[in-house]
Amino acid sequence: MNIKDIATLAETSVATVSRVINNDPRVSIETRDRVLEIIQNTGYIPNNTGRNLRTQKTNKILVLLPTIKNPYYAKVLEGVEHRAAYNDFDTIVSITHRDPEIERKYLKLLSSKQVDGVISFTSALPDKELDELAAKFPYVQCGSHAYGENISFTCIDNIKAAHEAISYLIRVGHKNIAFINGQFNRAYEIEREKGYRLALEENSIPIRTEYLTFCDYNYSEGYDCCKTLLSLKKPPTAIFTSYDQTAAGAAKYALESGLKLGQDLDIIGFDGTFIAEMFHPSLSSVSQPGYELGGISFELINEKIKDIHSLTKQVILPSKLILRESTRKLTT
Amino acid sequence: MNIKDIATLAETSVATVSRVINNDPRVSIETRDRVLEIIQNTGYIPNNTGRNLRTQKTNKILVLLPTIKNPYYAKVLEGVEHRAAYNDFDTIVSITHRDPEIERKYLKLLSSKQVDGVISFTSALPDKELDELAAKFPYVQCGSHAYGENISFTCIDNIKAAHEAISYLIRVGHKNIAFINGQFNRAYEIEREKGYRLALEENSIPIRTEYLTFCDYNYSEGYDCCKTLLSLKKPPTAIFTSYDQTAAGAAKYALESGLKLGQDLDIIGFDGTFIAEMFHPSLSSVSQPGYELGGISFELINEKIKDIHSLTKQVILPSKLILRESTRKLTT
DNA sequence: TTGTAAGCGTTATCAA
DNA sequence: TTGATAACGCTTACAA
Repeated sequence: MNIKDIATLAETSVATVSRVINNDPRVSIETRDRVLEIIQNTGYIPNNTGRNLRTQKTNKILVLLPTIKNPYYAKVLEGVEHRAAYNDFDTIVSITHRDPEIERKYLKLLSSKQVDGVISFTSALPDKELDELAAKFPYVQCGSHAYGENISFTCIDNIKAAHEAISYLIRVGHKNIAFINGQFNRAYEIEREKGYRLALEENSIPIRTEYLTFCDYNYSEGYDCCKTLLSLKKPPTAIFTSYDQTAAGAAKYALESGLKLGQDLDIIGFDGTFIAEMFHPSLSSVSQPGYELGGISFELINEKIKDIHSLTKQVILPSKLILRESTRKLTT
Repeated sequence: MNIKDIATLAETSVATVSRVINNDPRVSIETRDRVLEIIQNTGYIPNNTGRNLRTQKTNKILVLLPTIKNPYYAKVLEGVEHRAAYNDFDTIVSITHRDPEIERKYLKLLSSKQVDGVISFTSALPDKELDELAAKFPYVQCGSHAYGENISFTCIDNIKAAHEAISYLIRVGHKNIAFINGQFNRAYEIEREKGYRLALEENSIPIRTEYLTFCDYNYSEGYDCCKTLLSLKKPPTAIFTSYDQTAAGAAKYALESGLKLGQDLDIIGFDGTFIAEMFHPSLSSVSQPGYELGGISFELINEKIKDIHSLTKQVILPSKLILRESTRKLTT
């Protein structure tokens, strides 16, 4: 069943049927109704491949996620999808598992014209490769600073966000603050470490390299990291982590060791996901405006889809430190 | 840059270039090398839309998830992707948010020939509609029983799984066992309730309707449900839930109320995700073999893609009750 | 081993 | 307002 069949049944031409399908006003009401009825009765659905080939457009965007184990992405995806749907775009999601080869495979959907644009989170590819891609195809980054002339991106100010968290810990009396960062060496991680260092320096607290640890996005690695940290000669009294799940792992180890969070040990996670809220005791966390980041990502990609030479933009949104039971209160 | 350009540059025909691209042996080594060099130099990538239109195939499967907030799906997706990649298929994921309209929109990717098949989890559409779809297009279900002549599916035996969990709770001495089920009225939920009832009946424990509660996949609803249950005149001494996240919410409320899990109250969740393991104290859970379910889903869809009239199959895999700190031990 | 040409299902141009 | 037809980029009979 194709457009030709419909044309035959409606006793008209394929051109007219196409016009009806695409709401072209240059069709008489009678013809339109006749065609629509046939379409209704036959359950005909236009073949998008044919359409895409002809129009050189797909109205689909691809969202590349490193993993779907982090619920933070759920928020962002929702933002992307809503804005995309409003603009008549379908959202397709692929998981790279942080494997550069898988990532390249999915990025071929761009170059082989099966999606109009890509929104990517923490790529595993070199900045240069991405920038070259972005020069030719609509490609934007979400949640992390991108380096390249052609890559529009939106994220929070990660330096400031980490700085705020560490400053809070210092203000409530901590001097021995450890940082469990991500281990992927992406921009957002580097910036969070900068914020960490900055806050300590501002308060003349020497930086102890044994307090700077790294681990995968994974509760059990957070658990292990915390174990290592707490068995140091001078164990930290507060831990800041780059993910809520890592914070939960660290918290679990601390609790098992008989420590009381918000008393013996303070913990602050990152992302502001349900994990931090759900944990018992609830965990403080630096919250990212995921939904908004997603929506803006779509706007950025849409601009590049309309015109690949449009201005490359950076949109920075505010983060928010949410204090819960895992950190002691500020006494005024 | 298209196949014609390459043919011109390589001083040969498009047919030959096409043969080179598709590894057709009927090309001389010299021609092949010449063409490959041009392709390399120009960075040419075949346009998949043209290819798909011609071959009437896409080598893409769509995985429809109700949400990505449940980490159980991460395991399943991994299984699907690995098997798919091995068979040269790309995996595309879309989130329905349990909205039938969104689901129908994505299912149009099937009828409009943009994907070769769909693997769906807990659809929000009527069984009949799905079965009719599955008669025409490759459509399989994962993780839940499907009703329909044409829908192959793979899942665990949900009756048995729930029965096993409840039987354990009875064996360690419980008589007042509540069940926080999902609220979507899907097959797996109905079956788990059957398993729950069966275990109680076998032990001549009367079923109290106030112990049968329902909530969304959401920790805070689990929290609220637990609150309601524990404020009953005769509060349950054990709670079984249909999701780990709901179990965590229930556990959180219990802990906040000063109850000790595995002592004052036992909790068993479902799915066997990291959430259950990560929680403090760790939560017992009925684990599903997610990775395997994913792999089998792909095999099932692949069979239907090869031949839509191939036999409709059911593949049932075993589940496993994993006991952790949230349940008391069996004293022998 | 190579090339010509038809055709996949659309949309868009042009003429009527 | 309508219709005939070229074109999108590719694969594949069929012919050479």
